[in-house]
Amino acid sequence: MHITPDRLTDALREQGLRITAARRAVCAVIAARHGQHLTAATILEDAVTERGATVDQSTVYRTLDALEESGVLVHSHLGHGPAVYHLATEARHQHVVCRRCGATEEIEAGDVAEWIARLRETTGFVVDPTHFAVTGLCPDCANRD
Amino acid sequence: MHITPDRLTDALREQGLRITAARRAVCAVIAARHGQHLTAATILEDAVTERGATVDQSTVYRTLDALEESGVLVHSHLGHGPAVYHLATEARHQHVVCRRCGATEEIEAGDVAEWIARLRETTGFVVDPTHFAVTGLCPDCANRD
DNA sequence: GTACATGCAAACGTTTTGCAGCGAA
DNA sequence: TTCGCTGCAAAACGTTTGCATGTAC
Repeated sequence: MHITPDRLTDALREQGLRITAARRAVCAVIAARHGQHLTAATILEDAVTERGATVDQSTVYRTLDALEESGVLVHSHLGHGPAVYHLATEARHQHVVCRRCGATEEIEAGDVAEWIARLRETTGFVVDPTHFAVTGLCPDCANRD
Repeated sequence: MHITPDRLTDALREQGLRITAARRAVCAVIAARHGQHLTAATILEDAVTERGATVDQSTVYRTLDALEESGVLVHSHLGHGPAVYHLATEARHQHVVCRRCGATEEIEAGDVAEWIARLRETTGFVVDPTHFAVTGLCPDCANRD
């Protein structure tokens, strides 16, 4: 389940993009933190403080866009805060967020597959349920009512 | 399926809140446009241009918050734009939005009920699937691939 | 050498907040 | 009379954009 920074920079190269110090730093952070919920701000901070890179937030966003375009990266929205980025290989999960305490659970996208299939039949919509989280109450908060 | 402005102002009164010209205007707009997807900006504009009220955006937001607190109003997020507000009585639908062309479909929340029930069993999460839209491709855009 | 990518700064769109004065109860 | 509500202005937030400079190829 590991990924190397090179895998990411290669994805950019395959798009005909240039490999710069800033892009290398962003890719390195993403590879190092694979499996985590990364925000653009986190990636920027890591690149600057942990890798001593000189990167601007605009460059981070542009690089993240490029990686998404390559198909190796994906982002989703957990709520009202910033978007979170994951490797596409880890994107098979659906986020459920507690609206009261903010707890986040990851559930297998497979659980939703049936609903998606039915939706496709009845409406023709082909749905990606992982892009936006689903809100609700976590077990603790639900029992507190 | 009609609602009167008074029903809304009453909800505010029951919370011990004062009924002001601004709040009356906001409630009137919401009642008049029931069934539609209202953004804070639309409500503000309607209140000002169609009802000649002097209302500020901050007051609109504060009033919408109060109405949500009363339980008569609800908002959801269709995508990256502004939140949309509906009467709580109309909140039983799930939004599906096309990520390519922006088309929005409303589907019955009942279709998702099975998934919600299973989610509750397996994780304990009690989910409100209507707060965030689900993104995907509409039939037209899906066929264009 | 020539695109393309960068840092910087400023703008964006939506929502929130601080504050002095007004007005519903 | 009191305290809640208001308009105004400014800030907050995450994100995007315009532009002159820099650099990978």
